Amino acid sequence: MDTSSRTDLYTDSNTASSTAYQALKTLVLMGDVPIGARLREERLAERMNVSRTPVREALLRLHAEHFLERHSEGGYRVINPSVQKMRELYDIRRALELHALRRSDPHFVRDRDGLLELREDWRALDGGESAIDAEFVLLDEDFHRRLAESAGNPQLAEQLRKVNERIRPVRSHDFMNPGRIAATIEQHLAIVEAVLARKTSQAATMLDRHICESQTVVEQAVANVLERMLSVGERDASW
Amino acid sequence: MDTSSRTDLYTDSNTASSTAYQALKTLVLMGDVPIGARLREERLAERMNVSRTPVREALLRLHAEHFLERHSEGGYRVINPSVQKMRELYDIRRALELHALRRSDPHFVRDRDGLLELREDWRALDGGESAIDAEFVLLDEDFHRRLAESAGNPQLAEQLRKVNERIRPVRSHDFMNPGRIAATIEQHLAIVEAVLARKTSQAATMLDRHICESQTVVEQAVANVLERMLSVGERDASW
DNA sequence: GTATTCAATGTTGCATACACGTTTCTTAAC
DNA sequence: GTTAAGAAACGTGTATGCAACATTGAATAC
Repeated sequence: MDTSSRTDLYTDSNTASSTAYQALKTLVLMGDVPIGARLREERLAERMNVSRTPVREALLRLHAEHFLERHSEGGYRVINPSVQKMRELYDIRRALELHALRRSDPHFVRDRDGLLELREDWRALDGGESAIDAEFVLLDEDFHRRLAESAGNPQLAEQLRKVNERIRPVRSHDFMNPGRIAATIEQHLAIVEAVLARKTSQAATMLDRHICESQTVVEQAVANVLERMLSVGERDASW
Repeated sequence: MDTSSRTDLYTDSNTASSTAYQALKTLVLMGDVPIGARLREERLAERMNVSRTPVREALLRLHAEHFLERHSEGGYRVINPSVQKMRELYDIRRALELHALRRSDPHFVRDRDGLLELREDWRALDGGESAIDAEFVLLDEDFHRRLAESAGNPQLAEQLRKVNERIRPVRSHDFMNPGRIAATIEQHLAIVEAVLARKTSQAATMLDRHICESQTVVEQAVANVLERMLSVGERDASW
């Protein structure tokens, strides 16, 4: 086993544990590990050239973040993102985003500079021929994250980030159709403009519709895909 | 070291790991471990008669749940529940609870039976001389959890449960004044009644006010207490 | 007395060993 | 051929050992 890389630890934040976490998370989020597959600590450890200990810690973290669920007899398996669950997460997303946008408190200042920057970034994207699919999902997440962050509630923004991360695997289906990307950019710009113009309730309405649209598109696309993914019989695959 | 209790493991869900988790969580939530105190794995392990491994897993879980934060040089310390952070969590709570209550979808059925049960349980409490302080916090949490669960979004209810758990340590201050308990019971009943009578927007208004009231009371009480807790100089205490 | 070096101690992160339960495969009986 | 029993391989949960830092305190130089 390779022990040469054990030069700087303890103070180091990119420990074997967090490396394993990142790697595993990527594998799961990218869909490389089939849904329902059982994860075996030893094999993962070999694959990543670490011992079982950091792998266990990574598994624990991913479980806490709802990317894995406990296998009935110990161990973990990749969580099954049912349509129903995704619907519920979209619902949470709406709750958090709309609440962040509204923020009716009188003595609260929105991060105007951040919003102006956000607007510029998305104006630069106009047309949207540059980005596609999976890449655009991240851009989209970024928009919603920054919009929420401008509301000055870091904890809420953080919660939202986590929810979006859980939705991410199915969100790629939202932008399969090129028309959706263009529409998204347009809607995003309209929303920022409205917020900047202090037309909050109008912005909220647009944002609500925007999220609902996305949800509808995703749900229809996902229903079929999920069935296929599950029917492949890879549930019993082991990693 | 006691190894006699290692009779049934693997299938067993109450492993040493989860035992350590529960114990540590209780210690932290009860305020037995001072805010900012550094947690030392070895000592905790001795205290709980297990090895460092389950303790590490417990620490990891509590960190994921925001009860602990990473010490600058490795290790963990009890998180500092600043007034600002509590305010943000209360804000998230409002967002989730109000969203759950509103649920304007046309084809959505609320769990009426659950609500009727909830109403009965709280009618039985009328007067409220029975419960006090810390005990009542749990009852209160239970009410809000069940109210949210009746909205038929388990994921949202779960998120809310976690947020409430993070607020819990400071919420005990809400019910120091006996009058607050009576008022809470009254408001809870009014809210359930309104929901059952399908006066949703009225219920939402009441719930919003209810949460805001609680927040105000808690904030004022907590501001002082937190200062005291922090000034004791127990930050450097080690567990 | 103050500063500096260096040893001693403490603490974490990781690897590994082991115990116990589970699953699977083999073998024998019918 | 099917079934039952036993053995072997497997996988997880836990304990423990060790290396790499960090920290503290003592000894020495000035």
